[in-house]
Amino acid sequence: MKASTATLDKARDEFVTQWGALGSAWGINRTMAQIHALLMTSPNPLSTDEVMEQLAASRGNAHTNLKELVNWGLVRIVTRKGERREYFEAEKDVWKMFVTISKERKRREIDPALGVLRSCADQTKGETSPAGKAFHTQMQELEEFVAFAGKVADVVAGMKHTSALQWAMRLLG
Amino acid sequence: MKASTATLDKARDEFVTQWGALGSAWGINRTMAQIHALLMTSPNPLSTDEVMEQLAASRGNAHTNLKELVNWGLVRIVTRKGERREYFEAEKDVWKMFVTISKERKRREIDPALGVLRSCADQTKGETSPAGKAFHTQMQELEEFVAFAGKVADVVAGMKHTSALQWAMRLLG
DNA sequence: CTCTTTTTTCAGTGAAAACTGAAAGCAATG
DNA sequence: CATTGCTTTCAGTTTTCACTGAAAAAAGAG
Repeated sequence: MKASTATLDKARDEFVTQWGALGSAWGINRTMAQIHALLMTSPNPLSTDEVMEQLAASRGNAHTNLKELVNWGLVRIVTRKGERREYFEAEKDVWKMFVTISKERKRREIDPALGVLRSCADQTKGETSPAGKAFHTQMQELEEFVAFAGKVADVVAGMKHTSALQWAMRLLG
Repeated sequence: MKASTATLDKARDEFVTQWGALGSAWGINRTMAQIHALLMTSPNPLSTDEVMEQLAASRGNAHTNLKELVNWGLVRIVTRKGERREYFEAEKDVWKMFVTISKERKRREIDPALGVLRSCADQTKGETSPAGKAFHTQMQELEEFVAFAGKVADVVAGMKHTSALQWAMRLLG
């Protein structure tokens, strides 16, 4: 691997580190966010060992988080012919990334929340006391809103890059 | 406090517990999410001691998270005249909640991310190697997207409940 | 100023999550 | 079927974060 300029290395390092920190603020573990940042800015796919080396992480840690990123659909495995080793490559198109994350968060967060709210609304359908009615209404309103958020996620997920941008321009222009 | 129906208590309990669990999946600590759920479904403002009792939490824990919710703008302090003690009351309007959360997450997550991306893009403005250019472009694209997300948050924050719903209907109808 | 009630802070503890490193598993190769 | 090269798993450890409880600070009340 040829030596890159010091500035580039420094910037990339900053990106990886800070992205990791930001990831923690979301509910994402630091290593996973760092690996993602690393792959997003890598000119070529990286092997587990290269990731381990660049982040000074253990094999187990690198492996688990790489596979988790693959599960999320943000990273894919590529193999070079005649080579046994797996390499990992991140989706670099920002809009595609966004769509993938939206889908996944919907599945993991919105759908379960809807379940809870439906169940709570359901259980209190028959309440007659003011408190009971208020609770029921509150659950319904939350359910309605969360369902709406889910629909937005679906619509977004169906958008192609170009149309999405046009839509955005109309919204904000 | 008068005895409520068992069904209502059960439903409310489920809501508080599950909301706490869901909160963890977001980057929100369990107690904070639970207190929020508790206050959202409470007919009247609650004191620190009442929160402590209902969630079996320590004073420090209850206190810290109540104040954190106040910081977020999701909960306000109310005082009864002639009483020294503070009571806490959650915003119950779902749309207002959403607007508050959007604003706050923008400030805490989008703005810092923008900072990182700008810095990284800036540092690599002058890169001439293919790798350097690719990195710079990647940072720019991310920055553009995150800035867009911020604008969306601003627009949403400015919407009134009614117009927001109309907008939503047009989007999904 | 002293007593009482409530809020706030914080050092110490505990639980949960992330991480390590080594062993086990698997697939290709001769 | 033994060997090599890589992947996967997991028991044990470290790190991080939430939480406790008690002490200190603040805010009335007399």
